[in-house]
Amino acid sequence: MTHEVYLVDGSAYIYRAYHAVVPLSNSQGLPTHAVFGFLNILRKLLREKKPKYIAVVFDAKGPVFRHELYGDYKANRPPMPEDLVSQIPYIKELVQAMNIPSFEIEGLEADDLIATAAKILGAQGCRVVVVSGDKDLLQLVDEQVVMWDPMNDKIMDISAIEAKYHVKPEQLLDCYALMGDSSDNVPGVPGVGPKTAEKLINQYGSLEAIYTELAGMKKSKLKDRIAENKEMAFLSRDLIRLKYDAEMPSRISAYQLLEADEELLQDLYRRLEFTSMVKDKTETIPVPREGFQLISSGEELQSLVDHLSSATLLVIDTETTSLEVTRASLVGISLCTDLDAAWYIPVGHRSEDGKRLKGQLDQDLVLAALRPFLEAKELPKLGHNIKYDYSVLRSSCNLTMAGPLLDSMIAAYLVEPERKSLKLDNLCRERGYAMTPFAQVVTDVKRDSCFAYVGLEAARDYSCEDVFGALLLWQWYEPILDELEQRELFFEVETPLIPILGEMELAGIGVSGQALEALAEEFQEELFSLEKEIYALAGYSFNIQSPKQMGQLLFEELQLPHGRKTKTGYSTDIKVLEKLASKHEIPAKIIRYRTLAKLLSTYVNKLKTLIDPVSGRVHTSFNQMVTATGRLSSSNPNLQNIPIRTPEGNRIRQAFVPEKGLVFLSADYSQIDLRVLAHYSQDSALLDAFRHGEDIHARTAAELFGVSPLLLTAEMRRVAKSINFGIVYGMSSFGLSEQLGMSRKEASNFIDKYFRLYGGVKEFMEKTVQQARVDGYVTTLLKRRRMLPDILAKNKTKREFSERTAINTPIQGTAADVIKLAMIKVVSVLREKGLVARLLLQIHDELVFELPESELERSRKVVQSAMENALPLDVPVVVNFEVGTSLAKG
DNA sequence: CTGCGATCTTAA
DNA sequence: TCGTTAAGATCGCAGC
Repeated sequence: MTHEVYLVDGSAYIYRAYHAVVPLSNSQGLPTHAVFGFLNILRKLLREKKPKYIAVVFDAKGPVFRHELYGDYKANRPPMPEDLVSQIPYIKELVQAMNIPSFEIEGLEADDLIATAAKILGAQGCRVVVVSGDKDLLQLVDEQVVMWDPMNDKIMDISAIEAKYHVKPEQLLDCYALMGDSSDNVPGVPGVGPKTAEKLINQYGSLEAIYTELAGMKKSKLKDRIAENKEMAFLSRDLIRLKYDAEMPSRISAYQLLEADEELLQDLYRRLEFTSMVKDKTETIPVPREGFQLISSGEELQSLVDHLSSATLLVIDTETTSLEVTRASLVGISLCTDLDAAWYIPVGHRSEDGKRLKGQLDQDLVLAALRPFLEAKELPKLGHNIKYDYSVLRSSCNLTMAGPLLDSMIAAYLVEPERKSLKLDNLCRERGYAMTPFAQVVTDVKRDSCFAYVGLEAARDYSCEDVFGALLLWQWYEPILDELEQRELFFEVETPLIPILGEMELAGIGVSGQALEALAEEFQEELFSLEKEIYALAGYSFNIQSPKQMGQLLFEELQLPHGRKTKTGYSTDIKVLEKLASKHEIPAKIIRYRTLAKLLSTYVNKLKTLIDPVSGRVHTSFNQMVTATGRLSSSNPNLQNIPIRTPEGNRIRQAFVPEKGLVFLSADYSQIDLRVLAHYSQDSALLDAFRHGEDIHARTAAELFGVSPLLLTAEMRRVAKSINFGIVYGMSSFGLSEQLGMSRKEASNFIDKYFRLYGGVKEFMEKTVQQARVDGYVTTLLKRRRMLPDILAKNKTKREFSERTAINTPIQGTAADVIKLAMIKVVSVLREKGLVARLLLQIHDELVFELPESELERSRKVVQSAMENALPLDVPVVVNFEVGTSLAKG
């Protein structure tokens, strides 16, 4: 069996890595990009070629024999840059930690070591792969030796060389001797380049032959040059010729790749701050399965019930046929009360042919046994993303879980909101437990990856792991909630919200498919004619939805003045198009086209597909663990960004309709962000304005412009409104000038004036940022936390972004806290009073209910009181109402 | 064909 | 280089 040996030209790749990778350094200022690039090349090699035998070789430090041969050898090379010199030791350390044999021999270059090893090993019958991009090394290629450059993934063997250079590999050396090599300052014959060298060698065969037959060559400038530079040609050859007598080991075992020293390697990665390479070093073990039990008989179920009677916490996880609640039916339930034991109760497992598997109890029987526990108001339930389990049991089992619904996923979100994944398996892995991947259990792709077709034992092991994991995480996070003073936030805000969101999602909201259909036709028709008009005006057709093609038309074909540029070309956003609208007919039409296309695809058409055919309603998902500030988000569809500002948008709102005999009641907070700001800043002018129930934008305008409120113009109010909003976002004078279309100076004057009037606000902003610098995070009134890792960054953009976030998050996040509390209070009081109003939507500062008109006044009072008193601030909290038979405004 | 970043637009 | 937080459509490129 022939061995394959890889010989890596280390020194060459150090340079290539240095130049190919953008400068990078760790927090200590140590440059690291060459190490990073080098590491990537090695990793690519190991990953793609999986070599068993390999060596990395480096140039010797001092002068080499070639310098003695020729004083000017490499004399044109600038010295190695300082920020590369400092990286060399780390590269050597890296190779060592990876346990790759490496060689460096005094007086010789890497090429010579490769040449020697290649010849020795080739002679033993090994297949040698020279890993390099340096053409000098091509002279080594023969039957046993090829060259491979991982950067462009080209393999150079004999035929590849002949195809490219039109000479045999063994003739390459003589070619190079004639050409010289400017990068190594090897002279060659002046005037001879690759093409001439190739021609000469093909004609004569070798360097020697050229000179012996020189006399017969016909007279030419070339002939003179060759004759004059005979010495240089042979010297050049000696310089380029590789040495084959380096002291390289001949035994193949000396080139064996051993297992990497992970500890050294990880330590190095940490020092260099290659975070993407740093592995979580915690060892993981499988979750112990000894305590996992299947419940398949009445006796077993009874003994489980007996056990549950003394439980103080019930951990639950449901297995179903779908991730979508509306389509999910129950397959099994797992339960536990501590980490020692867990039970899985299968109820809906099927065999391949669709038959019900034996060994399962009847679903109704199981639910009847569990119902007392699940409905018990004083017994807390815990799950990882328990809203899903709540909704499944509610919608497909007619069972409403009660009692505190605790959620380990939410606990993790509150404690570590910066985490990107809150998935059970990821969190558990960090605590030392490896969970079985879902895909490993549900393997039958044909069966739509449905859990119902998983065998009972496998299902037990998988599902019991989930309740085990949820409890493990809860035990981990619960004490941290106390440390962060988030107990109230968790128990009084986030977890009581869970069933409320579940109910809102299940309720959905009525949408008229007919209305949408009519809108779709109308929009589509106008889009067609706009399209025609635009093509006619342009003189050719193109994709209007492509900013690239549009940019080409507007700024190249039509030569219209372009505004701002983006990374990929000209900006064609609304601002740019509006500026151009006065200069040409096309931009205005494009604006109209875009507006309609957006409404049609994102809202009209999308909503049509999401209407549940049974109920005629759409069911959004309210996500509780997405945003950085504590707001909810809505998806599938997003019902928090239904258009409202334009007449067309309002027509989409008209398609949202209440059930027959009911009406919508919408309640929105008036200026909640600014009221929160007043509370936080205690600014006397702001407090005063709100306490006197004034129109805050008008009041700001009156003071800013120094006129009586009676003389205010709409324009003045608009400016003040922009500033008020901008303050909440931590904006700059530039941002304001953009927004208001005024000069930066003017904008800056307004801001200065604003801060003179509202000194407390300025103070609040400065204090907040300063505190963030000390703590590295900011919090809301209810101690919701947001980490700000970049608050002290050297990079100005990053740092300033963090500073704005530091100002905005307590305001936006506290407003989110307020409305969440309000939702909990509203729902509870409505129920108490026997009112049937259903909460359907939350749109950040607005709640939408559906209710019978007969209960309108009583319900409105309940809503108002709950919302206004949800979280008392130092200013009044005001709510405005609208009633209607659609979501349309006005 | 799929995934992903960039651009653009919708909302509060 | 410039005002926060989201979701989502579409384009166009890179990789399989």
